[in-house]
Amino acid sequence: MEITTDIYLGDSKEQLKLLPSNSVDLIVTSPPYADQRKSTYGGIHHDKYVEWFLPISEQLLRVLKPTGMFVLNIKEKVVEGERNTYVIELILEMRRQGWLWTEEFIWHKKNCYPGKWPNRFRDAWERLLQFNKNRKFTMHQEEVMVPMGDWAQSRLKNLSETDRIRDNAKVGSGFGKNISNWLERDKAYPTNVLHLATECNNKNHSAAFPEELPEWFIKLFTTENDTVLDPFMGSGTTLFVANRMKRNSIGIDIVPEYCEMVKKRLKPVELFLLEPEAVYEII
Amino acid sequence: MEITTDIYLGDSKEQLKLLPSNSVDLIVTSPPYADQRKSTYGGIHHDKYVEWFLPISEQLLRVLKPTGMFVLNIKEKVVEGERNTYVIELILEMRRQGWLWTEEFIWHKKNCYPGKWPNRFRDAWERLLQFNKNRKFTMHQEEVMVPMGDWAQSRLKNLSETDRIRDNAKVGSGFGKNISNWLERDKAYPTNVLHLATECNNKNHSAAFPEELPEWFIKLFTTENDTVLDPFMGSGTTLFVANRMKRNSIGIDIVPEYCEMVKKRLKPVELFLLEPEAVYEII
DNA sequence: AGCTCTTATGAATCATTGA
DNA sequence: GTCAATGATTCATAAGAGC
Repeated sequence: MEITTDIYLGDSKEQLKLLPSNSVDLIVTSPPYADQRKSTYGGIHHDKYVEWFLPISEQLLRVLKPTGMFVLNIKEKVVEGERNTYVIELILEMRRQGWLWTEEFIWHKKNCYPGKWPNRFRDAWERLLQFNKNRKFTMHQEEVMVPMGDWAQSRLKNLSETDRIRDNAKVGSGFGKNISNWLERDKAYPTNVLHLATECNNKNHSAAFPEELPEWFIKLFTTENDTVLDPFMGSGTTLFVANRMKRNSIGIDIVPEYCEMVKKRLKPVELFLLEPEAVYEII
Repeated sequence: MEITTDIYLGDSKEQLKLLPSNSVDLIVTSPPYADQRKSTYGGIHHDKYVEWFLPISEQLLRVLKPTGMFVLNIKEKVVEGERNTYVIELILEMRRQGWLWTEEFIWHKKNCYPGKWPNRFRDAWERLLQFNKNRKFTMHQEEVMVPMGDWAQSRLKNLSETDRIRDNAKVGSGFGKNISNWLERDKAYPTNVLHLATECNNKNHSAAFPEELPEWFIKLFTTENDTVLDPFMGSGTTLFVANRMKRNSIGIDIVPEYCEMVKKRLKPVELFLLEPEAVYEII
């Protein structure tokens, strides 16, 4: 089956109206933060942020499949010495709109922005808000399992008598079966804290969105031939990752230069299929 | 100067009224979470949580000095497949009460509770909400600096010729000076993500509040002879740490057994002064 | 003392059973 | 029905035991 990549130039609020209802499996995006990236996006004042975002999230709710999900990467900025409340207000408003606030993942940034202030430490985390349309959705947890650490190796080597007995009693089957159960236990399920580096090498786009981030959620929440949407495409990280992972993708951006650049970079698609997969780290 | 430790038995909302206004430098507490600890605290329903907490935070605002701060350890539970919104509603309500929401630290729990569910990962973080009365407050950042880890060492070992030349050019001095500059760089300022284990060894109290948590904030926000308050004392971790660090402290708890236990354990105070300090980890 | 190995145990979440 | 109680699931730590 052919994998498609569609790029729309324009305002997300308007361009989203062109998409059919219930057609997208996963939305992953990092919208322009309040008062940030003024040169490219015009900058949304923090007092107007919720008001600005709600018409867009309304469209996102419409285009998303009932089993789909929406991952929103966002972090409130400091205004007059306080963390501003527009993000938590947005959560409350989106719930009124019909979204379910299923989970809040933490992106713990390995190499956060440097700096020093008299009454504030460096900000090393961002929110990854997971919203759903429906309580029922599918997670491919085994796709994002992480190495277990030292524990498993020593455990494996010294499989105790107690462990064998417990396992035997549970599955009620032969000994060999149990051993293989334990042997497969070299990986553990991750937690809701992601520990990833920020991307430093992307000079063309001001937002640092590492490939691992969309990759993790695409693995977790979609299968091949599903459709991934990023309504604030930027440099197109989400689209490239989706393409490499054989997911259809849709990107929207208001900046013509970004749309052109992504289109150009998408041409030699075949190359991406040969790239090694990213490695996740547990800490 | 004598260090005092006062323990009040009773409901925080009422007991706090006995304290004078503007008398506390730091409040650090971990209130009972919604629907938890029913056997000891009765359990507060998630729908009533904000309503229950606001009269207490009103008193806390009164007793806190203008330059003081309030660190609230809390995490919302899952209700019907969604993260419940009582915590973020509480933030909004406390701001209406007059609090400034200065920062949200993340406590990244090393050993989070195990378990597996079809559409949720293990919860490995909690909020540490910092509230202030005033924009002006003092942070003793150098008190909580952390060892730099491998980064500094490897940098040191592989100091390239370019680095040496550049360094020489910059400071305009001899080679030895530059090396010593690097050697002094063994500590770094922390970020707003704390990576601590949960306490497992406290048999008498169900809440896992590691000593490192209050210690970190006491170091950061107070000096000797300041006053620290924990309106939900529990097993008294905050008080013991404060005492060891020569801060006055006040604890309130509604459970008589906890008050008795803490009083008993506070008797041999001198012993605490000899204990080694906790070591923080940067990751 | 050091090292390895063993065991208990959580501020969790979900589905199911019982009142 | 609605609400409360129980069992199953699972992993990073620390304390304890053994050498």
